[in-house]
Amino acid sequence: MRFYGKGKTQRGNRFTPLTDQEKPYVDIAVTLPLKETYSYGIPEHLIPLAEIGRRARVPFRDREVIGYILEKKIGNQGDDLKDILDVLDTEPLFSENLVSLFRWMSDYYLYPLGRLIQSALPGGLNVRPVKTGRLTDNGLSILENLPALSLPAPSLSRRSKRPARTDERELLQWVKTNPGKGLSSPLDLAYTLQRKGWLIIEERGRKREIGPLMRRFVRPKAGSDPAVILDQEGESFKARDEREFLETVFDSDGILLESISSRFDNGPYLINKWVKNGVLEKYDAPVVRNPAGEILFPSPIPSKLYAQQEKVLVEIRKSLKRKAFSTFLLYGVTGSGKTEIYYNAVEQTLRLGRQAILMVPEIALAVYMEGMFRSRLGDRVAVYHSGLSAGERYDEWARMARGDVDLVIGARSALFSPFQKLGLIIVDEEHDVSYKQEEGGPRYQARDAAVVRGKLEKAMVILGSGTPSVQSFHHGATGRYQLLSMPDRIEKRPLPEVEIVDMKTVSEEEGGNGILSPILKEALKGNLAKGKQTLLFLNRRGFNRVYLCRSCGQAVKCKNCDLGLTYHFTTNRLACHYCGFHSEVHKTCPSCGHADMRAYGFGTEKLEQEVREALPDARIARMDRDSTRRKGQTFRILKQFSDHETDVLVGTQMITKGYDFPNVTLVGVIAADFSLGFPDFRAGERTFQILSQVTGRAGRGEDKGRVIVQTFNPEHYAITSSKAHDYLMFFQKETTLREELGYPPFSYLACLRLQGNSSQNTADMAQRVGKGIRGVLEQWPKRGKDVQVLGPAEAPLAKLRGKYRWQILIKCKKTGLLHYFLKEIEVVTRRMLRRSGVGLIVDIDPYQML
DNA sequence: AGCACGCCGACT
DNA sequence: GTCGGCGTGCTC
Repeated sequence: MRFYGKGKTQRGNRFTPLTDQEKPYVDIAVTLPLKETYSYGIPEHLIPLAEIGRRARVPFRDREVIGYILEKKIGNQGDDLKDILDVLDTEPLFSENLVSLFRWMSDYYLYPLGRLIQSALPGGLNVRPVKTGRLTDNGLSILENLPALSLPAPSLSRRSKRPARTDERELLQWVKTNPGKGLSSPLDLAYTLQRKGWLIIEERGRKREIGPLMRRFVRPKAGSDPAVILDQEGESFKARDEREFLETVFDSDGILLESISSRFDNGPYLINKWVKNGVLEKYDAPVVRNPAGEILFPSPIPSKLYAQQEKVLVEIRKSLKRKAFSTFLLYGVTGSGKTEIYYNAVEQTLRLGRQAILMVPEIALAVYMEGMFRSRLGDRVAVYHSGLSAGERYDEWARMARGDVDLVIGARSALFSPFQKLGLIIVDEEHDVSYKQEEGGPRYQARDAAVVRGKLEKAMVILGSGTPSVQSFHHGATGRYQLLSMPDRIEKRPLPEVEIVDMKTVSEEEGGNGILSPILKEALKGNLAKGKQTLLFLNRRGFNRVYLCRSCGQAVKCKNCDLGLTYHFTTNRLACHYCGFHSEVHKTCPSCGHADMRAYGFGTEKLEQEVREALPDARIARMDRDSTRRKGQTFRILKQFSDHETDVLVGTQMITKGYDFPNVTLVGVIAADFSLGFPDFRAGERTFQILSQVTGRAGRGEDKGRVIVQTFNPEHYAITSSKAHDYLMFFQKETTLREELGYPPFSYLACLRLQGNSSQNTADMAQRVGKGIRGVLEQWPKRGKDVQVLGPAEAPLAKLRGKYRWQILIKCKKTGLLHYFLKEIEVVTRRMLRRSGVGLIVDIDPYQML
């Protein structure tokens, strides 16, 4: 195995005499999976246009690709270079400071620079070319004469209706019968045929529509008189709400189809009926954004500042004035007034002539914050999140780039806002896992990248949370971040009392498969009788299973990782999803010896059913991903609960977010163990966060709240410390454990995921890659022992969307060393995987290793 | 990614 | 002999 150097292409190491005609040239990141940037000359007429942040069309080998101009230089190498063909934008899409961020991210997250920029910019300006084939006359005659030779039955892929790997004749036939349709990769065969002169491959730009977000509406048709219709029909409406339905539509100047449809039980039927008989009509119209509501229930924010807020603001103001980089961790329990801090910090930033980004973990929160900031700052506020259409995103981006915006509120991608004078980045709910991009594209942690951007822009960064991530609080404790605390709830409302129910002591008959304990059942009844509302939280809706001992409550754990083993149906075995360790199913508990092992599994639906049985008279609703799939359902369920049309709301994570329901006096947590048993070293952290959040939902009104937590692990520190509302206690215990086991923040992780269509092939490649990586490690002079390679192991979700998945985990105490190692093995690994049909995804600082 | 170049086995 | 398989290198 060779020791690979930096791999940088050296330029300018050759002596060339200076000429008096030094020409400008540009460095460009092309939108191909390539690490390096490339330099291009600029034809005379494009010189004024070729500026940093614009896109350019460039020749690349024998192709043409789009790239981003990252640097404009003056030099004399102009003659060696190809020239750019065109500049695509009249305004820059990003500034020089962002180039540094892009470079850092590309390097840190091992993601091709051009692709990274592409994913950071608003979609819609990415025109993806589609390859189509056209038969030549030659090809046509070949097709006629080519015998239906050599091949078995044709195997056109049924799903895509595109040729899969296929024979020449088959491909020609397909092209003939599907003129203008896109060819699927791999294109080897098509290129071979092109070389033979039978086929011509053409590229066609497929423009994605950029325009306002269009939605379907319903309105009375011109000429139909509401009074007449309503009179005529009299009381004879068949459907119960028919009159109300018609009146609603007549009263509006057109109403959103999905909203009226979901408001009435038989909405779709009524709409169709009245459209058919010509009274109503459907039409399309542009909407501002995310129409179905997502309007939450913003509680008014007091303008008066409390002492703890003043204290924090003094620090923040002082730091803002310095206009230098600094990172603050704002630790403030729910209801301590963080939003007001954000507002004041933003205001101060604007007064200093700089701009601000406010990042929030989800769209609903963005909408909430927007309302609040817009009412105070006017229209120099932009929102930026995936709820906007491509066109709206582009518009907002352009406004920011033009300098028409001072504050942007948005999700992850708002991090890339093209501000010129960025002074402040706020990351609200910084512990939220949604800041980590987990699907497709670069897998970056937006909160961490925000700190880097702050550094590059000499801006201030505020990370805010009521339950800070262990990582951030660790940085706070070690002085890397400045820690600001707001320990009190504003109105000094007491935190609710938390009772723990030890489910080990609840017999199976009483506990109904461990779903509802008698105590919780009684509490539910009592609360209903008092006319109060209840939230029941269960963090699961599906198939997962924990394998644990009913006698001592221990989940079976992996020897190497101290993490819960997961029961696998197919193999009937227990496996560790980190290191590949696996064992037979234990008949007896490894820690206490009792033969009382069971796999548990139930979700919100079963819980809902059980609550209905226990409380036959209560109005019960369920909110999880299944019940909110239809648009507007989330809003509807929350609205009904808010209006007290529902007594009990059963749900997953979704119900734990910061909604304010003053009439909720009871919160039940059904199985705190579910999040504990997750095969993830952050299981404890996540459990603590969820419990703290859901606990905060109780007793937000006049009456004191009560929280009942059911668990098989009543003594687990994540549960006891959330019962005590004691973050520090949790943090100390958690960091002690992480340090012992060598997990972040005391080490750095990277996950290499290998996935392919063939089970055997993927497994083989994973083994080979594992060997290869270990080989590299052994060659390492002395630091080899600082890096640990775990796996390859089959991924917990061993097959996902038809792909078989394996993973290799790499662990290292120093981030620099880890990256040095990763870069080295990436080269080796990609080489090994080339053309193997197995893909590689590198995930740095992984969260979900599923 | 996508393409050329170059080195090996099995066929007109 | 050559066609076409795949491992390797390269794209300003």
